[in-house]
Amino acid sequence: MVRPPSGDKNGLKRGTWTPEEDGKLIAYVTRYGCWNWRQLPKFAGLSRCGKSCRLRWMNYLRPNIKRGNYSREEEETIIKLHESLGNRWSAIAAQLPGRTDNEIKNHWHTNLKKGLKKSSDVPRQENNSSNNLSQLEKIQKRTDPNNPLLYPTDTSTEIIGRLPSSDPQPSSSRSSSITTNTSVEPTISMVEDDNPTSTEASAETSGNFWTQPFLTDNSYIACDFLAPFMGTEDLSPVVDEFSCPYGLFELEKHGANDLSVPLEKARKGEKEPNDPLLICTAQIMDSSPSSPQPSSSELSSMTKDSAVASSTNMVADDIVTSLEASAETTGDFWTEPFFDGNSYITSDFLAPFTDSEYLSPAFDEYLSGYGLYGEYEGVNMIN
DNA sequence: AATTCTATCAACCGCCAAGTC
DNA sequence: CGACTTGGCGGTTGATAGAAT
Repeated sequence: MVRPPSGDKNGLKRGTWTPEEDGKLIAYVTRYGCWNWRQLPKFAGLSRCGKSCRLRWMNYLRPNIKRGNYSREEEETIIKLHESLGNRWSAIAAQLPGRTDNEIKNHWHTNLKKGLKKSSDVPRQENNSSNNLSQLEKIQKRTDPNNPLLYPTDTSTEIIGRLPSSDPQPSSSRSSSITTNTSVEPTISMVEDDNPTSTEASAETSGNFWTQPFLTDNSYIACDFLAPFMGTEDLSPVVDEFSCPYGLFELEKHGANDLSVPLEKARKGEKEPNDPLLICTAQIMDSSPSSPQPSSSELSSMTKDSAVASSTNMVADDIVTSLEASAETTGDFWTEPFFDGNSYITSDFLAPFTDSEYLSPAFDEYLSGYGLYGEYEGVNMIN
């Protein structure tokens, strides 16, 4: 089912992604964003081509991806859209939040197409809803989310790689107490979609990695998830920013601060060896070329304009206001110092960047031009 | 128990469009 | 305007788990 690592091509690794590689990619993209897929593997410390990184992120690692367990509504939508759109999988995927074109394509070829073919092969057979329903039920039975073989309950293992889990599951008592106490409330109320679908709701209760609230005793998930922010940044606005897309807010209130302890233990080798992902993550963070920055020569070749230009390429046009354009023309935008009391400068200073891009190398370079390094917290506060 | 067949899906490949130089 | 780069898309492959023989 999974391709093993195959031969190198031009010195680039191919085949199945390892947990270490996933960790590096997650750590880098969540911190710096995907500012250039081709360059990204170099800075992320990956021996992969940019295309492979992009694919891995888009189809597997990025937040809010639903896996398996297609609802009846989703399958009906796919069938309906395929009738009108044909094999335009990305267009179909656009109508199904959380589903990737690749996964929909696979699901179509492996499940839905056969079902449709069968029903068209037997035209006399009543093509009514109950018939379709049984087909769908058959499919859903095959993709039973409770089937541990198909969908391990520890979905973090799947997201991060496919390490044989040593069972660092959240205890059921803990889970139930968490899900029934108030700590869940802000998470649910603050996620982008205020009306999560039944599938999402079920994913939450079934322990979906991306929607599950932090559990203090779930060091396996949490430490890895927080790996890019270990240390003092745990409680910074950056972590909030990082956690927002995952539906996770106000981490400090849910014990996120406790998480540095087990990771620190793993770093020191104090953690039991039966927690492979935790140790692996510690290694990734320690060996930290996982997030290397451009070299000084590379930085010097990257002018402020080009850095910002590359960033603005990623920004929606409507964000660039006439005010900014005017500021750019006059030059004030680039030369004014960056200080707390100057709200015009601060908002416009930050305007070329979206929230996620505050963590990009381009933004680091942008700040460094003003002698500002690692001022994310300050930037966020001022902004 | 061993072998063969089938289903699954992550990953790769080649092509294309848009943007940049 | 053409060459080049980059991101995105759809078709296809191939290893493996599980089912069937």
